[in-house]
Amino acid sequence: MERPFVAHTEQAREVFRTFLRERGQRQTPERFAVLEALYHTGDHVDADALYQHLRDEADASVSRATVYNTLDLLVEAGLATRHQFDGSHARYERAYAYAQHDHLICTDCGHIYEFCDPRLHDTQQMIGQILGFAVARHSLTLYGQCRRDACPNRAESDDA
Amino acid sequence: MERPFVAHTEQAREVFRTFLRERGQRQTPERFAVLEALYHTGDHVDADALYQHLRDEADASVSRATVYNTLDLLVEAGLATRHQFDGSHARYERAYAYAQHDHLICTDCGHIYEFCDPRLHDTQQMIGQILGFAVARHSLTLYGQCRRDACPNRAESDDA
DNA sequence: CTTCATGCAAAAAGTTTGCATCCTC
DNA sequence: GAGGATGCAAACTTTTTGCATGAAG
Repeated sequence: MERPFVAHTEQAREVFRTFLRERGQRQTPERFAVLEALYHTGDHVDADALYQHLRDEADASVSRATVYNTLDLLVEAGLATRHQFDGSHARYERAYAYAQHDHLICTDCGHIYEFCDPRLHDTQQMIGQILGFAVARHSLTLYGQCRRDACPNRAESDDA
Repeated sequence: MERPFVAHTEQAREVFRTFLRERGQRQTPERFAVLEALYHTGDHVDADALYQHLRDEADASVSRATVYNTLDLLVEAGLATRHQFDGSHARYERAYAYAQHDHLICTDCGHIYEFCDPRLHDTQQMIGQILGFAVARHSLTLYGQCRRDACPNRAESDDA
């Protein structure tokens, strides 16, 4: 049922190893534990969720400071993506071997869906041309109401 | 040089009046002062900037709590838009009579540009159809490097 | 054994909340 | 006059920082 991401964890670890070595930074068990935790949770998690996971479910004990520190490294290494959806705090998502995609969030239940529209790439290029920009990346999030039965506020909406 | 937004302030005030009246909420001078401050600053400002402006430049003395409270009301009234660009905190922008647009931010100098691509509406609709969503709004931000002479990091980029 | 990373706790930054006072309706 | 709104400060949440200890190279 789940996407097979286990294999990618192995490769991500390798990438991280190389990344750290090249930058002359240390390969500590804590850093790999954070990487593992992120790749294990195939979701959009915040730093605290990872901290909790590491603290409770994994045997690794990593401080919050280290979680934040390592997440920054992972983002720099291209192994994680940082999102800041509307009103909330930072959330992270594994990035190795996962194609660039965007998000669709239900304003009722908070559920996050992913999608990909190739036309966005055109938009990105075109706007860059027009405004004289070297556009490196984009962040698109759609907000709306999903139609899941499980969605808490589902019934309330008038389906006009 | 500036866009003529003064006239819109008048109309926004009227909309706010009606909004408050209909909701049985009070029309206090503080609330209108915040509206005025937001519409006066034709930019993407945070709550604190508005607070400072009200405190120093305007004669109105409004507490931070009231600024936050009123900004929420303005967003609900459709008179303001709240943004949460990448790493930073909430920023607000006046919304009355300003067409839906998106943002392009220079990762070097932080400058915010605006643009509009009608194809986004199609994307929004299409993805909504596919995923069974009633998409209400979207948030798109492009990140890249601008080519302004004033951009601090301008020279460093290799123009490959 | 040197130096960088960790952990802890305190600080910082942004936002929310509780309560007495004030002012709109 | 009654009840919502304000201001102040304290609480809260998320993230950063400083410093002593600990471990990777």
